[in-house]
Amino acid sequence: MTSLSDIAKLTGYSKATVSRVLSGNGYASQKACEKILKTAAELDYATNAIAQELAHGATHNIGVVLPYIKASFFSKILEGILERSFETGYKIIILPSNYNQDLEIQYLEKLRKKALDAIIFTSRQVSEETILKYQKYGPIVLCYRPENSNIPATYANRIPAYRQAFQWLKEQNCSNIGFLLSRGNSPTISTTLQAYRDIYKITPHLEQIKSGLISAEDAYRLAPELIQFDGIFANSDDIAANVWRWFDEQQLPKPIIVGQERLLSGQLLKIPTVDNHCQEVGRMAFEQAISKTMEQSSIHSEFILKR
Amino acid sequence: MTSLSDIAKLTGYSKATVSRVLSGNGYASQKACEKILKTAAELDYATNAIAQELAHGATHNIGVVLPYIKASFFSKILEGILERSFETGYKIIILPSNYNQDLEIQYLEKLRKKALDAIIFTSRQVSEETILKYQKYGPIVLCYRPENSNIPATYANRIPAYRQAFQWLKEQNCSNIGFLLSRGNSPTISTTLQAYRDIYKITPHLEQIKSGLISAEDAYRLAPELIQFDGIFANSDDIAANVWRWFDEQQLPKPIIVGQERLLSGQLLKIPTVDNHCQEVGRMAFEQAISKTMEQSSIHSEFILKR
DNA sequence: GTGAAAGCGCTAACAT
DNA sequence: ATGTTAGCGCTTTCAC
Repeated sequence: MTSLSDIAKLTGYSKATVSRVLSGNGYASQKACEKILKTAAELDYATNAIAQELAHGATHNIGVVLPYIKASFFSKILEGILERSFETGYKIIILPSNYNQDLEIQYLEKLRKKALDAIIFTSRQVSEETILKYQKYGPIVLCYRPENSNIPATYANRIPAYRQAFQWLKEQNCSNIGFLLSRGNSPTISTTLQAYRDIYKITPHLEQIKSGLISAEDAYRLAPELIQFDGIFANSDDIAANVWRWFDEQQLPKPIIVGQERLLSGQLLKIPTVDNHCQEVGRMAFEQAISKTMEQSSIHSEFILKR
Repeated sequence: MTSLSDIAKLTGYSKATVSRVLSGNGYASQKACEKILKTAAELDYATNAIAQELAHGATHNIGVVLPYIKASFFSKILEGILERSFETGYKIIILPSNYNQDLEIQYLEKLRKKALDAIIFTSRQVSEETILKYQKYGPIVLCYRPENSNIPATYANRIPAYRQAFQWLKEQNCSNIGFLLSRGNSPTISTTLQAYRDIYKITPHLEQIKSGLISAEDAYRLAPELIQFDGIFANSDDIAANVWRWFDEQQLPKPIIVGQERLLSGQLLKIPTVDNHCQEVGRMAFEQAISKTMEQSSIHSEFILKR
């Protein structure tokens, strides 16, 4: 509980001098330094981080909104963010959103209240208009491509790799492909269908699209509905693996499956995958958050056939 | 940038009254409320979280020290912590330690500087003496069993499940078992060897113990050294799975493998596992962090043979 | 080289 | 019901 002014009193110097010595900014005589440092040590003095933040007007806190931590996509982005935050001395605060819009707004409010210096959305439910409205309170960075070009973002450019994947599926003579997605309204869905159309030259039926696949268990539960397909394009290797597992347990002939994110599960089953390099996305998103640039940059995804 | 005193000036009320209205604590007339709320809205006023924290002397920040996020053990604990923090309104700050002692001390310093209300160690390199020394600055909770009973902790009681696992391995006629661990000095190591001795009635050789297994890749790299064993007791399903993968690729006869943490990888390969219920450990650890109790509690691990 | 003092923005005990 | 006032603990400008 000893504060800077305690030290000022005890040493006879002013708070200003003590502050200079303790923070290392500004001049102080050799003698002053010694005396102040000595008594600070004696009193087990520790600077109060909150007071410092208040005086500076910044927390060095960066919030990261994650719908789920379990999902590989998000945890990989988080890894990238942590890597850079660690090197730069920022603190990362996890903000679980559960895809809940109200919650996301609460988190934006934290930015407004200056509890956060910046905020990174790995996914979002709030509208872009809302984001734009909150921009004046601090940097808001997205991890997928926004419609609006005035929102800073880093995202995976998935189209080329997705096309390669579909090209390969086509070469395997898959004619009826099922798409496994996390959210019906996810921004990835249009990308996926776009790439599919580019290769297959047809628009997929609505029945081909299955959404709500977040945890591995979801995949296992949904698997029975996938018998009709001869090809599956999944949103992650873990999802893909659990579909595989169901077919395996039922001893049914398996469709050809493509996963994403290059995970262990896919490697074990030798499932082709699309690596969206999420860690790099996370790193870049972090840089944008602290540099306050309004740029949008993309990372190329990669189709990996042989594992 | 508009502050509480701006509103006080504009409405003609004092800062105190404004504070009462805005924070909802204390009395204020209907009229005062309306006027203050109205001008607050007009000015887009937002309370400053830092100032509030300073006045209260607490941040509601809880730090979680994790050597690695990728490792399932730690991420599962984190999930449990997040679940409870979310429900209680605390903010979770991720503190990556990389098993680095100096770093861990830096994090303890954050507790000392009041940047953190409490800190949870999912693993640690710092000595228990150091922990004890820092206890006066705030709650420090461990996620494994400490030697010292004055340190709050929640940990997995692994012995019974480990014994079951070794019993089973023995029944499978495994006579030369390899132990795969993350750290040579991990607290789990003695638990493991203890359970082994209980069942096999012999002390394992040093060559049976392999450490440094953290990422799945580590396991794959180390696998060639494991040919000598007819049984493997791994520190996670992911590690176990990658050992399996190497043997599979080499088309070598596989040892009998037991994993841990009940992960997808182990499920796919139908490897028996020990579920240490890490999520529950995380939940409990969090409760201890905020309740400031000095208790130590344990969660029973579970051996799962059929997957 | 050092200090006085204002400021950061909010809270809470106390008085009215 | 409302205001006064003294904190919370540090930073920083501007004199001396």
